[in-house]
Amino acid sequence: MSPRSQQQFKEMREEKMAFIMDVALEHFANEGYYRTTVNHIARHAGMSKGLMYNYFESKEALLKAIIHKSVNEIYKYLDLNRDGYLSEEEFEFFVRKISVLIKEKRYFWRLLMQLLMQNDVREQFLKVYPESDSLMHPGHEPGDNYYPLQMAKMITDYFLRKKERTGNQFDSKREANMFFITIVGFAVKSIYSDADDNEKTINRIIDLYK
Amino acid sequence: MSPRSQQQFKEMREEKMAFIMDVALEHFANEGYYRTTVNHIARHAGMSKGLMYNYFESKEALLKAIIHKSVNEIYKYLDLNRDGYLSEEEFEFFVRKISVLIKEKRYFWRLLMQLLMQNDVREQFLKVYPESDSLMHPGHEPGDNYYPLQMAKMITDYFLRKKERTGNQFDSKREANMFFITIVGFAVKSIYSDADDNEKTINRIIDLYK
Amino acid sequence: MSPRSQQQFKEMREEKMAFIMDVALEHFANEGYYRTTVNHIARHAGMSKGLMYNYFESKEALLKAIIHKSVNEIYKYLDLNRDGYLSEEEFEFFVRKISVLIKEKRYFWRLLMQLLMQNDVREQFLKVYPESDSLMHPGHEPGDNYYPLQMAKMITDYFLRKKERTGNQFDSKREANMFFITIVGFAVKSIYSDADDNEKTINRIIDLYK
Amino acid sequence: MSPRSQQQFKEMREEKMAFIMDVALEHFANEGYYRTTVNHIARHAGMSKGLMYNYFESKEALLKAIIHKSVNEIYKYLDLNRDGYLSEEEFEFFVRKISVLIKEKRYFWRLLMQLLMQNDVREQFLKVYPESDSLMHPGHEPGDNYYPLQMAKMITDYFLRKKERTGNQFDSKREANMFFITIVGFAVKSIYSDADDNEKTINRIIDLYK
DNA sequence: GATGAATGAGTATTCATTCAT
DNA sequence: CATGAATGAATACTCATTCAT
Repeated sequence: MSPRSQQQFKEMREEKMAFIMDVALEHFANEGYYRTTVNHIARHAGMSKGLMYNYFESKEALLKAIIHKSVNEIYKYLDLNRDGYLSEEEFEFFVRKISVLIKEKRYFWRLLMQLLMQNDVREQFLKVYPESDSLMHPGHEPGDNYYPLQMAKMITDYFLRKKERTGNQFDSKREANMFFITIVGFAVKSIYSDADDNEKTINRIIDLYK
Repeated sequence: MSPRSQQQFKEMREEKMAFIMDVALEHFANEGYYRTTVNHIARHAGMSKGLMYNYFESKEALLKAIIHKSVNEIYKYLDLNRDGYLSEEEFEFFVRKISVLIKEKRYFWRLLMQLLMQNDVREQFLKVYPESDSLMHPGHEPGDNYYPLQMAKMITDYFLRKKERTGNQFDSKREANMFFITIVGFAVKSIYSDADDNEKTINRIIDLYK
Repeated sequence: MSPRSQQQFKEMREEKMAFIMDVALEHFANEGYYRTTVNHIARHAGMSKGLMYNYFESKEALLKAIIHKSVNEIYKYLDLNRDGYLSEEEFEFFVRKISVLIKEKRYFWRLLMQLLMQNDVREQFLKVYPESDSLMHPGHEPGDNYYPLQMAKMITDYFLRKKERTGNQFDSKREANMFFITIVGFAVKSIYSDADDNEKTINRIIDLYK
Repeated sequence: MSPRSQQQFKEMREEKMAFIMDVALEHFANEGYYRTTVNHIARHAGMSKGLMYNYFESKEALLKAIIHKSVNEIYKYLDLNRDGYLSEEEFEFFVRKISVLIKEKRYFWRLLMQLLMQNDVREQFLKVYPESDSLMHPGHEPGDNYYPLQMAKMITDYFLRKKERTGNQFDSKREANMFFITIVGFAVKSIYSDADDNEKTINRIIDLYK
């Protein structure tokens, strides 16, 4: 009634939504989106189906909310909205951050992998988050600043500058690409196992690409 | 007397099964196993649902047949049943083979990725193909010959020998691991796009790890 | 071509049909008509489905042929087409015959029981073999000769005459009824188990009702 | 808060389940289990297919629930958990009870007969209700008390005692058997028709075997 | 807000029957 | 005569979503 309780209601609602999303994500990741039933999520979230539909208007809306939230968290975490310039130190810092991110968002990455392997889902996803794709297709030329401060560009630029540092025989595009696939491979492996040698691997990646 | 010989029937049957498996794999990979309906597969294979069940006793049996066949083809293609020893030349050859394999079995890899991300499916898979996992968990010590001539071991051994060639500061386990994740990342990327720079990437991988 | 071979063909055909019917009856009885597939029967009869349809135009036709044949055999075996009069000796003989009949046609009785329990099947059956029902509904008055020489009547008459022999307090209708249900109960039991004491039971039945 | 209490939900659920079971039993008995479709049951119960699966997880589960419930009701009705001793008066009472039971559970007996004629179903049934079989295979020796207070034993014992009353020429095993098959025959007949002479028949049975 | 009963469109699967060879 | 490939209608079962309470 009072503005205070309105606010409180809103917060409670958001907390509950976040909780549902966490529960759902775990099941989507472990059992797959299509095999996970709404009933199952509701039961594990300790509520009825009906109530779940009070928070999310459909199973798909729930999925989208999860993706949206996770992508946002990732973007925020990576703190891309800066000058788009990576110094060598920042590069190392950036890679270590990614490593932490992969570990902490493991369920989300699992889910995302499953979904992105599917052509139509992937197309849908790229419409909403076009920049994400460029993670795997670097190679924008300098001057191409459609998503100017985005990750892909930052990385590409980093390797362009590295070329200048290192001299001619260095192929910056290829190195950016190599770096990306190494990160992807590292991610896939980490998604499963908390291997204690992940630290060593990250050090080596930095060693190779910094 | 019989209008068609047993042999003829058998051959026709096998051809048709292979055809169905191809059609199904494409749809499983593109739309996901759970979203692909048996109806859909049948229609695209130009036959009735009923007939499909003449060839495969269930949707799951079809999936398993596809996986089985693909894994076998991969194993055969990689020709692992040799001495388990990789010379430097063989290593390069091996990497190039893998690259071709990824390109040609693209649909299968897509499907496999989706499935293996799901915990229970993955456990099921590992029961049937235990050695496959070791691809991503190298690090067997010399003398550990549980899957003596398998890929993981071959690779690990290769890097052990490389250590001898290169001297102390070389961490063979870590390098085997790095090599693996690079290959995995390369695979994930290739699964999508026939980028013309895959060749360059492979050359660089050989350059780095041979 | 020649009349002789025509004849031979016909005989072979009939033998084959009888064989199929035997195989089918066994499965119908053991697994139920609806659960037994045409495929199953064909396979167990050592032939293809297609060929079975050469002999019987449908699964139902096969069932009907089996019932028809079995009923005929039973009627023939019981040799009802006589004077409709049962002496005491003939009564005993008749009961012993029934006992043998139950044992030898066990599968058929099993099948029949299953089917007759179903209302619509039963009605269908009664249209085709109206007299069979009277087995369980004796009580036709003398003079009622709708199925004059049939079993039910023979039995009823037997107990009517027995009343005359025995005196007033004997209720012939009730005794005919008692005799019938005893036979039915005996049948149900025999259908399952070849108990060695069946002989004893039959003796006792004769003892009680002769 | 909840518009309906847990208790209310539970009661409604149980009522509805009982109702579905009644409807289903009628159809299973009249048309046979395999020919009765879930759709058909649902329509006659005035609900959607989907809802039926809310109550029973499968058609087979529904069948099992029906059997379970009916068997329990029968056992309860027959009140076997007493001293296992039948006086002459109790014997008469017992037989009359059975007669009522048969009339009231007609549908169930019809269904059971159909099912038990099928070998595999019967085996399954005997695993769950082993004692039921002994109804038709009396003849346990005194001292054999595997199902000590069960019906079969009670009956057998009754006839053993009757032998003592009556003298040597009386074969107690055979008489128990005769009694059983008479009851079975009576049951089979009653299952169909409410003949008004059932009362007379029961009187005669008591007369003969008490 | 909260529940779970209820729906119905959809999905895998079965099987009698037909038919080209 | 003989085969089994092929069909399609039917059937059990699932599940996202709605709704009365």
